[in-house]
Amino acid sequence: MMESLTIGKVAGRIGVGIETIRYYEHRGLIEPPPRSDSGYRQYPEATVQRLRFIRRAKKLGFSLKEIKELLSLQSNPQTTCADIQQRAELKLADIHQRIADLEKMANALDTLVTACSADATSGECPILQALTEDQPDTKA
Amino acid sequence: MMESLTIGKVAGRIGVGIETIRYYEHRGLIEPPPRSDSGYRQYPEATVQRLRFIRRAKKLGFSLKEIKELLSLQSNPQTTCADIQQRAELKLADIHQRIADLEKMANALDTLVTACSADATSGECPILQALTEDQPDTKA
DNA sequence: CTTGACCCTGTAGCATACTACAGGCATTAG
DNA sequence: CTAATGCCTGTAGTATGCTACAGGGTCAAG
Repeated sequence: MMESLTIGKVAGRIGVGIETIRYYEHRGLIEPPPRSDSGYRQYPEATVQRLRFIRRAKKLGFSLKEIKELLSLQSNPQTTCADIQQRAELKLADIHQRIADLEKMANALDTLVTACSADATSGECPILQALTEDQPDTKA
Repeated sequence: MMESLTIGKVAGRIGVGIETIRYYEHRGLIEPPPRSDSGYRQYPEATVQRLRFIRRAKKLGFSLKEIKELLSLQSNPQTTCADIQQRAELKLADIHQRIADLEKMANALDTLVTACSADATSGECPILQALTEDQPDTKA
């Protein structure tokens, strides 16, 4: 009969590959589920919830390692909302930093692209010159 | 005597580890330099220039693979400035996309952080609730 | 009962950019 | 001369998040 949730059904429901689920188990993000007589994983609904949690947290930019921490905070009754908020704020700061770094790159690159006039040969290209010349970097 | 540039001197001048330089050679970003009788790499100044090029391009967000392409474009007299400009524009678009993705994350996370009041227990935390609940994702 | 789809374990590979050994000469400072 | 760096090769490890086998057992449909 096998009415319970096999790994394939769970994977289909969440929208990930079965290897991903096994990988999460291996990484300790989800509990090893009970097994059928033949050794098939039989997932409870709770695991589906947990997997959704993981996927959403990933979309918010958390790494698997961070998500694991989040999950252990979640299951700890001692945890306050402030604890969670703190993690989220750290991650937010991290994302803002990454944005700032990328914007620095974008600005520098944009300047070079703009300086570039189409008909010059590579020897005269301002982009290549900027990359080659001895001028000090703008201390990025 | 060994007045020429050993790998260590080059590394020190550029500010990278010697392993990085050997790695770049392995990846084909720099030419294998001539060797001393004892097998030491002896770098010409041109390699130092090239390494600077590589480092600057990296700061602009180019991958080593892309930098390799840039370098081969550079040494090809057929290359026009427009060719280079095109690469730069593609990279710029790529960076803008990454920024947009991160900003999406930041906005979502910011909403959650703001919703979070400090005194609640983890069971009541809006962040955890948002991650756990069955609500459809905002189709990120 | 057979066939195909599904599941199992364990290992290896992908992409990125290094970094760290191990084991062994070469060079140089004192 | 000796000891401490420095350099050599080649392989393997780090971090991230999967993905892809290989080789084999299990389950459900016809």
